[in-house]
Amino acid sequence: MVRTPCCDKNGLKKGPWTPEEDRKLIDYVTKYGHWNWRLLPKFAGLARCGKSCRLRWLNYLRPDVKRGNFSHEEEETIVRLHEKLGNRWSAIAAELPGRTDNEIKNHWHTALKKRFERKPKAKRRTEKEGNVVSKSMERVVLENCSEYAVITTDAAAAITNHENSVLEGDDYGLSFLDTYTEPDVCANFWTEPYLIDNSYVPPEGDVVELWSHNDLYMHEYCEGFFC
DNA sequence: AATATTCTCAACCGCTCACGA
DNA sequence: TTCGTGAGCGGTTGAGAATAT
Repeated sequence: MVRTPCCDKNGLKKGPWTPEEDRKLIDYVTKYGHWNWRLLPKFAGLARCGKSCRLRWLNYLRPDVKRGNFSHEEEETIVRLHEKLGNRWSAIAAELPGRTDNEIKNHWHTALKKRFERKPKAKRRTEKEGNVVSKSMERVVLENCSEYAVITTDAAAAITNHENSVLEGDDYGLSFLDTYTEPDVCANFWTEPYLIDNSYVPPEGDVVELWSHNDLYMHEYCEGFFC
């Protein structure tokens, strides 16, 4: 199958759109719709390929597109769906009204990936090992990190279930999300994201309060999902 | 203040899919 | 069934902004 070039390489503009070009595209699509993206630029008086026009309209010019920072709820949704669907950005975008696949993809690569992509294989120090912090809290030691994070026992249990589920290949390990509810302790997670349990008094010489990148990630991974 | 490095995000590229002739 | 075409998707790029040194 021979592919026709998406645009005539001679004379078609590339690069950033000017306000004038935006205006022409908006005017045309508003009046006549996008009945054929390939032919549209010709009728709209634009020296652009149809593909470029389509992208510009869908990602920036259409009236229902939402701009600005992602809310925490949106970020949670993206992470959850990415776990489930992988890099199917358009499918993820379908769950976030007003957000485009391109925007979500960019946000993932620039912000969320760093926080959520490395799945923690948490090794827990259990009560048996004499390292329980308090009745309701449990310390978690990340495999690749010498410092500790403090999370709730329930959250730790949820992660265990998650890991087991992943190993068993069921439901991408996300089934626990449906049933798990975190106590109020994390209600203010997004506003006070790195709050540490002050009730915990570390043993002398212990290393606890160093919230490394991994710790922060762990904290967000554990609690960000469940709030 | 100047320069280097890193980050962000708009836009492009190339591929696949769906559909019609 | 095969081929041509348009639309859509995901990966990648690169310019400008922000931050670090």
